[in-house]
Amino acid sequence: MQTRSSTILREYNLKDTQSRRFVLKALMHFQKPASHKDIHHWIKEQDAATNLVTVYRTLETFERLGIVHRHPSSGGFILCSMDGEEGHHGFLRCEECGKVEEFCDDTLCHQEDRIAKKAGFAPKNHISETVGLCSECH
Amino acid sequence: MQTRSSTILREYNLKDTQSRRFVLKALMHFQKPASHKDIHHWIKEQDAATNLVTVYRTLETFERLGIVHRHPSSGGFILCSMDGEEGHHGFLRCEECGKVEEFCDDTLCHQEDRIAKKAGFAPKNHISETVGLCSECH
DNA sequence: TTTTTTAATGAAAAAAATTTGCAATTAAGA
DNA sequence: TCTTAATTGCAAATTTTTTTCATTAAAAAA
Repeated sequence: MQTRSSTILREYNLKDTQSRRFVLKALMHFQKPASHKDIHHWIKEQDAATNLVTVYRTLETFERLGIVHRHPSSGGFILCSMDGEEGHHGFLRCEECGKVEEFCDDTLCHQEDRIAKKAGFAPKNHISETVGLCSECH
Repeated sequence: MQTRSSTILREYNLKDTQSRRFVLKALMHFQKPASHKDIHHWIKEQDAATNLVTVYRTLETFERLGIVHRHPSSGGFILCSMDGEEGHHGFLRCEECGKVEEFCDDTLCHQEDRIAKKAGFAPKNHISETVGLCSECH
């Protein structure tokens, strides 16, 4: 049987190792930006041993391939939920529980292009974050 | 005579010290996000001595007061060019020369609120960044 | 202007985060 | 199963950030 983690790894032509599966599981578990340390701790709690250095290297690889994103304001990692990695990345972050959702919105994208052009910029891609309270927290 | 740096410091009721003036000058000089180290180096080059620790402390103070912002993708500091610190912060970044301009756009702000609400979020404030090429670089 | 008070700074050291080198291990394909 | 190349762990080096405390400098009072 294939875990979701293995499927992702295969999809990106990465060796299907325990460490990588656990990093992915950690990211699925935290639904909010997680640091190297967060992820390392969580893996330990699952009674699996993975070196912190490996977590660093794994996240570096994942980031390079676009499997994870760094969340702009916290610097933490989140599992990328979008298909195309170019274009617009939007984040909604709950300041109460920390949860982060990703979204994609064309209108917003065009709006931002328009603003950029007005300022003489040739826009390529966008990142935006809205901070507030999620449905469960207000 | 009052330098621009002194004016800013007075405006925020901060002691007008050489270190703080130099940190502000450095930020005015770099028109792009600068790290603690960048700023410390630049000050040294001006033949002024300021401890790196002081740069850390100064930037911490400035950030808390909203005099500087951390640029979302690079983590560097830029001098805040907006009046109100709440609401929307938009950045335009040139991927060629690194220059960052800040902007504020109400339509974009509303747009982002709309998206947040659709997802059940109560929005508070926004940050957005558009990466591309500035007028001089394309 | 001089004195007093309080905040800011520098220097050294500690703590935390990140990177590197290399030997041992493990996954994937022959 | 065997071979190969990539991945991992471990130790140590580097780099970044924070802390402590004595000294200095700015602002306000006298």
